[in-house]
Amino acid sequence: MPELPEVETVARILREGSGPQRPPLAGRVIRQARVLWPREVSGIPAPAFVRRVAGRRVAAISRHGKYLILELRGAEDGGVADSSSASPRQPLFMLAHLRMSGRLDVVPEADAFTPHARVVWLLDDGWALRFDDARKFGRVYLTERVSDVTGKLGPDALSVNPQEFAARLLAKRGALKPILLDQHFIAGVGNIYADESLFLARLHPTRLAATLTADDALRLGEAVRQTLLDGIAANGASFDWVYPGGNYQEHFKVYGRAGLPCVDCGRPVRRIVVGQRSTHFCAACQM
DNA sequence: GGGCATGTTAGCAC
DNA sequence: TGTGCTAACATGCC
Repeated sequence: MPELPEVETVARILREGSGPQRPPLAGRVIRQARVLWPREVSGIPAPAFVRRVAGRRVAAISRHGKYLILELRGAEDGGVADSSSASPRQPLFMLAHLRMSGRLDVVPEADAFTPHARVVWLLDDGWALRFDDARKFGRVYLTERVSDVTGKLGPDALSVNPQEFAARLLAKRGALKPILLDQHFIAGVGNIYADESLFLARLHPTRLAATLTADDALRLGEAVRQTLLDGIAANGASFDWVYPGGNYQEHFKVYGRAGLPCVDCGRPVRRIVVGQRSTHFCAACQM
């Protein structure tokens, strides 16, 4: 389910909770972690991962691009002491990337071990944090420096302002669609929001960045920002069996609408493949 | 059974 | 160095 608006929605739910069936994760203490699919834990052996998160409290939840960032602190305030680390007060950061089918939910401990549960963190008061991931592409990281994981990414697609976006874009040479999907350019845009942003900006997905005017580039920067904000306002999009959540899919103008009339001109939306990704656009409206 | 899928990355060619 | 293509990762739905 993972593009920036969906990940932002997950971060908000983990911070604030979502009704009595989903209390907040923020502030809770991890009693114990269980790694059910070790390949999902990256950069650290699973036993060390389990040892190092035990007794830590989730102090803050943030996001960069499509990465969720959980700040873990020693739980001196009533939690179990962290006996494995030389300096238990030093914050640790646990990052998660949902890739294609990952989900991260606080659930009752009794419901934690679903068939596709890959990592489960047992919390206080009978709750658990569950990383469920049918396709096993998702990843969980543990590090003392967030930049070890996110250092090569571009600026977060919502933090970058349209002027900065335009300047970066005008320095590129390739086609617009692959540039938007390149997480080293800006972090957070995926296939759906790339197509929707290009439609909003009236720019063709295979248009070369080098042919854009400064005004074109600025318009695309504003379109990306607006599309992501619209997605967040709808709590993200729901993706069939993978992610029931928001309702942004009801607002798609081109994505998944091949053959249907363009909402602006009525001509059929076209689907092509660009950089191995399915790409939807209106040939009359986007140039 | 074939085709498709929201993502990322290594390897390779130019 | 930048760009772009292919394959791979692994599974489930239509």
